[in-house]
Amino acid sequence: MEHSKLVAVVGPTGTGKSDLALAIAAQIIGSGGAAEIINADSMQFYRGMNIGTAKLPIDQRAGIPHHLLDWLEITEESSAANYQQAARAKILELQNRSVTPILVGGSMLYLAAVLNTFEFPKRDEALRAELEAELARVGALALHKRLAERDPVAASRIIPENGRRVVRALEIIELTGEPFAAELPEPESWQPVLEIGLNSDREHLRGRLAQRVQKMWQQGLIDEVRELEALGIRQGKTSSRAIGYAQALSQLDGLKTEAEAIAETVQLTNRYARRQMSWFRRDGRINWLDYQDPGYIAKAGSLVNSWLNL
RNA sequence: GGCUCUGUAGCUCAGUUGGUAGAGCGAACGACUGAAAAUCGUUAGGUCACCGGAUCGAUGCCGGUCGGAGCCA
Repeated sequence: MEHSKLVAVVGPTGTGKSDLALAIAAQIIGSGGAAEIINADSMQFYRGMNIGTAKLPIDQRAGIPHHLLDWLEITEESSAANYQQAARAKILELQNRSVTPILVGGSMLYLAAVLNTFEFPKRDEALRAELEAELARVGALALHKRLAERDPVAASRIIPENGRRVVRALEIIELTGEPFAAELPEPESWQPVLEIGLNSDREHLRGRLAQRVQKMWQQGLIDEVRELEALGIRQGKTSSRAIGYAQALSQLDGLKTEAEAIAETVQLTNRYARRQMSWFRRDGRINWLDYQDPGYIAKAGSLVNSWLNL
């Protein structure tokens, strides 16, 4: 069991997490162990979304099994609770075979759902739809007022303008009849985990992300999106909002020029990286490495070595 | 060359009948419990092109300089 302790590679987009995970896996295998990779990128779940999600092509996976990639159809809705179940089951399965699971990705909530001990409160589709319709009708402030009557503490922790969170809070209170904490608890590990974070200075990352987006268009993102259109990406609640895909769709609709679509995608990607960091910074378990540091792979290697006692 | 318009936050632009200025976007920071590549909040940025004049006081009025746009020749 010692040799199959959980490892996670996290950080903002475009920092090279997939490659680092591969290097870590190679090192574990080289030391006589076994390692497999589990995806924690919510958009790489989707079959057919490849170029725009920077999904590692099969021939670049060095023969190492990758799990939870391509496990959803474009029209399916993804959810952190489903992922929590699937990913934890996979982790336990690998550990039973004495394989080190390496969780890799940047989807903050999904990572937290797996790594930390928390249970999602119940959900009810019909009730949710009703509340969302009401949100559209009366606005976030009015709904927040109602939340304040039902659960003043939760209301005080949710900004009134944030309709999305207000709706979910009302849904939970309605369903459970209990107050809702509406506050993230101090992270408590579900399992012992070595978290390695990959990042660098933002200025540098911005340049890298701009290049990466350019490349996605050169590699044929538009064609990929055209194919996904036939499979129903426009109906996908989650998939159709993916950064780059939404912009490619509006380029196809003639609402944006290619240059505009690219520029907007770059901007949104940068903003995404910023938000990812604001989430990751509060996770004190993360060992941060700088991808500009020539020795970062070796450093990751020695972290893993001592973690697994190799 | 003449006439007209124009120069305000990183960008696009409001505005002040003269009392040193705002918005959207961007940026930085933050929140985050079943859509999270989502949904939101906060903050920082401006000798209001430059020089001079009248005024208690100018970004605003007058004169000039420099830049941009259009029309006429």
